[in-house]
Amino acid sequence: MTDSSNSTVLFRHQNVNHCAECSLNPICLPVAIDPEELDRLDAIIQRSRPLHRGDHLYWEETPFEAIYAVKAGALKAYTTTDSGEEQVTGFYLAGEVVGMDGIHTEQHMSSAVALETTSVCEIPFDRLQELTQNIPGLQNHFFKLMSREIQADQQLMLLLSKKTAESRIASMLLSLAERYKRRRLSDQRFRLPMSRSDIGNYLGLAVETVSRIFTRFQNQNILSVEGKEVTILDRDSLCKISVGQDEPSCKPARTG
Amino acid sequence: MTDSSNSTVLFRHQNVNHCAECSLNPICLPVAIDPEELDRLDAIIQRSRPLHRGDHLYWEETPFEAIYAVKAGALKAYTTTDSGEEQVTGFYLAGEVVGMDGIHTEQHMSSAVALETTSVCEIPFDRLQELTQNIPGLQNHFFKLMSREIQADQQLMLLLSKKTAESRIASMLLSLAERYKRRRLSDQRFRLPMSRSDIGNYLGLAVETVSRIFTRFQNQNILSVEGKEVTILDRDSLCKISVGQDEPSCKPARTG
DNA sequence: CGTGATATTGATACGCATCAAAGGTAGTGG
DNA sequence: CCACTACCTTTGATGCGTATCAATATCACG
Repeated sequence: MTDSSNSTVLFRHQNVNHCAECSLNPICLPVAIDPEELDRLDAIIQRSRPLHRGDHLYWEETPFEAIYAVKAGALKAYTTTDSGEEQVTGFYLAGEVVGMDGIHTEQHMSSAVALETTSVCEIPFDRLQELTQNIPGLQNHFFKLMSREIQADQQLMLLLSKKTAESRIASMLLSLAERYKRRRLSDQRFRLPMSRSDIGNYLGLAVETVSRIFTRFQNQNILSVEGKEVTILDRDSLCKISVGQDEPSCKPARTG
Repeated sequence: MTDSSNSTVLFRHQNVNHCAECSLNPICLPVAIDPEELDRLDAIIQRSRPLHRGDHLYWEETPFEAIYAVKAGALKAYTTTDSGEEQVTGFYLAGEVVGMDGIHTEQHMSSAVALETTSVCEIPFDRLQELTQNIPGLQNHFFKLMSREIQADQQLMLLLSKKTAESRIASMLLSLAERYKRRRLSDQRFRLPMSRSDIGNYLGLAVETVSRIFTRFQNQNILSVEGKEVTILDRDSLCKISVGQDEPSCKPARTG
């Protein structure tokens, strides 16, 4: 859990870091919402001190109380399978919202851990619900957020159920590129916040396979990889590999 | 699309098939909702004549207008991949709600087709939104529905990303059993509404593999299979196979 | 600067896809 | 009602892709 005890109050009184001034506003809140309503939303959001790499935002099977908007950094969500191994279910970058799988059981179905120094806005769910009840655009926004999560998951299922190791990794890289682009960062050169082992776990591949394919892509001049820094040199090839064919042109992954 | 032209009116005036009397009510609407509110929900629901096997409820890339509660029968959701193949993303049985992945793009991200004679309640989304705005319990219910979908998808991702063919099929059978149980039907003996090929597509396996594993399970006296009729003879073994180990006891899949 | 985690690379084994063919089932029309 | 066809299911033989095991190289952190 995040230790929000006193830092929260600090932030509130400084009058900084509010939704109205947040640079992620257009990503996290693309809603026509009038200033007074924004203030009301803003008022319920808790801001805590940043999490460090390895700190948990929440743990599996603890009571669900809030959802979280990632302000900076990156999180990894994972569950522990019955057989005891960790299974990565998703990565959440700045501008994305995490924790929505806990709503229906009122209990988190996964744990979320910081992959690097990460700060989040905590949005208490009961208070959010009161608010969405009165602000139509906001209710719709959260319906859409959840819908997008559903769609992203189904996209990934699609990826996992059919494709080869190469196309899985290609797809994941394209998805990350797209998400960085949304934040107006480079979609050609970026840093992977997660380890090779996390990637493998997430995509259902052995670490060794991930590594091999990174070098293979490098030899084919599709990527340039330096540790966690990745540069996409040949986006077209990556697209072709990700769809498993070479005829159709590649649509941007995970748009919207 | 379903041809709802006149049958809708018919149903409405007959005062039958309404939510209040629907046997799926406790599954599809487990909400404390007062009778007057229920009437208002009821009033927006369209009821159309049943779909036959192969009829589509909606098509990918058509405008999203409604979500659907399955009253009877079963649906298959699928997308067409960039390379042109069908990819099954889910099965929806009676008491389940389908179509929620279209909310955020306002366009269906998958097609839904009847696997057998199927009837659904159509719930126009714009009118539902007005309603949820005023009925707190209902908004929460739909948040929960969507959250469950997210969790179910993540459960499946988990399954697809790690496990062997045997454990995938075991997991799927347990999931189906659980869902039949929810409807107070037998969780030991049931009919698979989908073909082997659908199962394989869904689980990322070749048809032949699905078939082989069904016979393997039969030889091990774990299942009895007669075409689409399946009897689970040894649930414990199935659980052990689904988690990939033999120590831990098996928790029911997809509860809640 | 050392120590454990992380990443790469190679050799081998195995699970599942694929190809091929035969049996079974359901729906159609004469 | 039966015959016919098209699809679905099962079973067998073979090959490929990726996991696994093993060893070394590199990185991160105290």
